[in-house]
This record gives sequence, C-alpha cells and structure tokens, in this order.
Amino acid sequence: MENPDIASVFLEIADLLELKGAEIFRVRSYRNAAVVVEGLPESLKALYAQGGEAALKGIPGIGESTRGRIIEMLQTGGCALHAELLAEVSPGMLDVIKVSGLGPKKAASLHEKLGIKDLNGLEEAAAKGLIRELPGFGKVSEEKILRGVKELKSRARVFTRSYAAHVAVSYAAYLKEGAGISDIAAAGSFRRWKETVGDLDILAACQDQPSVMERFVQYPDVKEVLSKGGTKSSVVLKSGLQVDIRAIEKKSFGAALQYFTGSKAHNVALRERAKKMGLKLSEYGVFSEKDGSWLAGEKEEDVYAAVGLPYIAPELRENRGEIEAALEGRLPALLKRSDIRGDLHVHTTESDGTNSLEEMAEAAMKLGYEYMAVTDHSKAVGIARGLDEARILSQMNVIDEFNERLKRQKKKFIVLKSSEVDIRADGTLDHSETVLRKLDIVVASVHSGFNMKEEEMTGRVIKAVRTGFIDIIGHPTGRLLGEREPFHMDMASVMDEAKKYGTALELNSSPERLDLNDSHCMLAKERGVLVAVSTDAHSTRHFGNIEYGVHTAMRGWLEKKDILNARPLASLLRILKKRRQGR
DNA sequence: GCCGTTTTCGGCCCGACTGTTTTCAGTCG
Repeated sequence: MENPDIASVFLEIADLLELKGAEIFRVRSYRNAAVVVEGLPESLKALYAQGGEAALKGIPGIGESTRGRIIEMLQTGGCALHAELLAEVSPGMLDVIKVSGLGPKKAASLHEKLGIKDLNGLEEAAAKGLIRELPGFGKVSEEKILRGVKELKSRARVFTRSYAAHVAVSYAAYLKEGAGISDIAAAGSFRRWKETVGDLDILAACQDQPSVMERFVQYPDVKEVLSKGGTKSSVVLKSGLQVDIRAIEKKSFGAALQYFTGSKAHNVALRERAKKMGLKLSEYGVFSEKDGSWLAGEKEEDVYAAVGLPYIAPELRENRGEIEAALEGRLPALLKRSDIRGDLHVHTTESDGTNSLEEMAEAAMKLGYEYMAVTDHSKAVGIARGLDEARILSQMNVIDEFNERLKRQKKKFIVLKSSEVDIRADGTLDHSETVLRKLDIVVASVHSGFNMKEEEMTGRVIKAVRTGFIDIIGHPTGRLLGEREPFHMDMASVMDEAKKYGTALELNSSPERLDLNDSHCMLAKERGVLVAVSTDAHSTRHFGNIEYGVHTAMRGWLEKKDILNARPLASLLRILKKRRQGR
C-alpha cells in the first residue's frame, strides 16, 4: 500500500464513522490523517521498511492510533476497522453522502426510514416520491436529490488547471463588464497551483454585492444554479465544473483572498494560531477577541502580519510545515519564472515536434533563454519517428552549424546536442555509447512497459542510471493526469542512485504530466538531487508551459539553487563536465 | 482521535445558504 491508498482508506473510515454517528472530532482526525498522508513527500512504506515504527513517529496529525493502523495496512494490506465498518454500514452509503445536499445525518435518516442502501435505491425512492414524506425533507429537496444523483453518475470529477484557467479569465472579464468590481481574483486550489482543480473559486471586491450575484448566475455557460445568496453563490457550468463566487467589501479583500485560497488545513492552523493570540480570523478580517475591533484585512500580507507571520506564498499553503517555517524564518526563497535560464527538453520536426530547430531556437531566444537542448526521441519510439544513429549524427552536424551561425551573429544562445533516449525494458539505453559520448546532455525516459512490477521498474531505471550516461531522467513516473496512473517505482531508491551518479530528475511542465509532482520535489530536495524544470515542448507554443513547472516546483518548496536549468550556461556546462569525469 | 507558551483533560475554525421550519439543523467550503 502506498500513501494514496492509505489516505483513501482513512477517508472512507471517516465517512463510515460519520454515517454511524461517531463523534465528529474522531471523524475529523481520520480526515485530517488522510490529508497528511496524501501530502507526505516520503513513502510510508519505504519509511517503515527502513526505520520501523520509530520512523513513523512525529508526523503531525498522526497519533498512536492512526500510526497503528498505518502499520497494520503496510503489514497486511488491509485495515480491520475499515472492514468492520464496511460490514456495519452499507458501502453504497459512501456514494449517497456524495450527493449534493446530503450529508451523514440525512443519509442515515434515509437509510433508517426507507432502507436506502445505495445510489440506485436513493434514486428509486426519490422517483417514487417517498422522500418528501420524511420529516426534514420536502418536495424541493427530493427533486434536488434526484438531480444530484444524475449529476454524480455523469460528472467528471476533476478538471485540469489549464481548463479552469480558461474559465477563470472569461468569467472574470464577464463579471467586470457588469461594472462595480474593484478587484477580482480566482482563489482556491487554482491559486495554489494544484495540478487539478475540483472547482473554481472566484472572489470579487465590490459595493453592490447582490447585483454581482445576479450577474454571476446569468453567465451564458451556466447549466444549473446550486445556490444564490446576497454575498455567495454557486453554479455548475455545462462542462460540469462548479464555480463558486464570494462578493466582499474592498476592506476585507485580503482576508477573503487568504480564506478562499486555503488550503482548509492551512486555514484551520492559522485560525487556531490567531485564537491563541487573542484574535479572531475570518474572511472579513482579523479582529480582537476582546473588543471585536477590526485589525487587518485589506491585504493578504496584513492578515499574515497580524498573526505574527511573514507572507506565505499560496503554493506553500498545504499545512506541510509552512507555518512553523515562517515562524522560524526558514521559508524557502521560492523559484521564480525568471530564474529559468533555458529549456532542457525540446522536440523538433526531426521526431514528433511540429516546429523546426530554427523555430524552436527563435522562440527560446525570445524568452530570454541562454540555451535549449534538442531532445528528439530515439529509434525505439517508432511512433514518434525516433532517430536512429545515422539521423542523430547528422542532426548533431546541423546543430553545430546552427551554433556557428549564432556565434557569427553575436547571439548569446546555444543549442545543446541532446536526445530523449529511451530506457528499454531491460534498462539499457536506446543509443550506442559512441552516440551517447558525443551528446552535450542526455535525457533518458521510459516510454514502454508501464505495467512492470515495482521492483522490476525500479531495477530498470536504476540500471539505466548506472550506465553513467544519463544527465536527466525525463518524466520520471510516466503519468498522464486523468489518463494514465504513474507507474510503480520506488522513487526514493531511484533518487539515491541518481544522487550517486550526479543525475538530475526532470519536472516535466506539461500540464497533463507535472512529473515529478510537488511531493517528489520535496523528496528530491531532501535527497540532494537536482531538478530540471523542462517543458517537453513539441511546438513553440509549449514553451509557455514552463509556468506550470515553476509553480509545481514552488509547491515542492524548491529554490533557485535546487534547479539545474536555473544555472547560467557556464555553470550548467561545468556541472555536466564534472559529471562526465565521474563516470 | 490528536494535542499542549493557559491544558495529560478538555478543548478542537468560522460563517453563508438552503429548506424546512417558526428559530434552526444540516450542509458546504
């Protein structure tokens, strides 16, 4: 069992306990433990294998009881409490509480009074008009349940951040046309740059809040209005994306932005801190507990300052130690877009790219880059017209000539001869040593045999690293968000080996990949492995994706010094040369 | 179930909206 598996068991335990009517704080502990486990950079399995129970101590939010259950799951692959609860509560009820408007109390009442066990039973009872007869329910809620079930059965759960970005821009422009809005921002997981978003939160500072609500629900793409109040409303768009809005006075914009950016765990920690300081923190501002006087709220910075903290970047707000770090003055000086000096993963028309070497180089120069590595595929990736030995040798000549031309034109830019070499199933590389030795930089990636067992895949990649030829491991887990799960590989072992050989790991910035993810970045930093933030650009348009990589790196607490391609050219070449001498 | 610069017991973030109620519980973020 890996961290996500353990987290989902904890989430289900929380839901099941809640359905049983267990004490809410016990429920919350399991829910919190799930969030903590999900966000851990280290694999619990690996930690436990190395250090036993002692290695699992000191994780905030994981106490004696949940630690015991984690160990149980690691040892047996299951959890007795979870199994017991599933036997007691109909598993189908886990779906019932996901219906919008239904929580544990109402679900339990439906179960008790009508014998409802799952979504289908719920739908049937609602269709027959049985639900409206129950105390606490009525005709309106019955109809809402019916719609909710249909919605749940059809809706895609998560959206890529890039889609949400598109909606955010259009919606904001539309709302502003209605006038009277002084500030508008998208908050939530979107602002924290999570790789996927469940819904979009919009915050608007304005005088006439009801009229903004009115305009909000009139947006042409709205399929359904979930709720509409004087300051807060929710809609579902035709695409299925839920959008929430909150209108607020300018005076409270910073506090509201802080609040609606989350994460929930970060906010709870912040509010607890405020409370201990004799303050009250809400979306309206920071108030004195004593006399209720308003202390701060117009700017986010002011809110943090009022609770005695420096500003914490949204990317860090996951309650993964950022508040403690802020208190102790050890917040990272996060990587910035402008720190990136070049792109080390770029395709051209020679393999499966859509722009030529010249066009890609032009685009990279326009971004102010100093270098770009051309990393066309090797022959194993036939579908992408991978290069065989003759073709890559000829490409090297073309690049040499191109660089000569740049030099004559006094351009401060260089194209690095490279390849995205396939790591074959047996861990060998898909170019000969002769070719590999001639390249300036080598990116190596797995493109086949994704279904290997963990030990096999780990062995495969480690064997490739041990050839000593790999400068960067490309998209290390092979995942495609919403399409393909990451393959099974012991990341910590791979990183330890990479560290020995001076090999960096790529953070592939494609919004569908983001591979490494944020937790892996934290792990890389801890293990002392450099990260290359690259775009894997297959066209000039893709260079802009670097933004996604940079923000993911920020979520992983990475700084300029942790990034291979934040080095100026001379320094990059020094690192590569030193690595080659060591092989 | 977790946790400790008020605490090893007794707390545990804060507020809006909805639908069903006549003052609020449940749900949601």
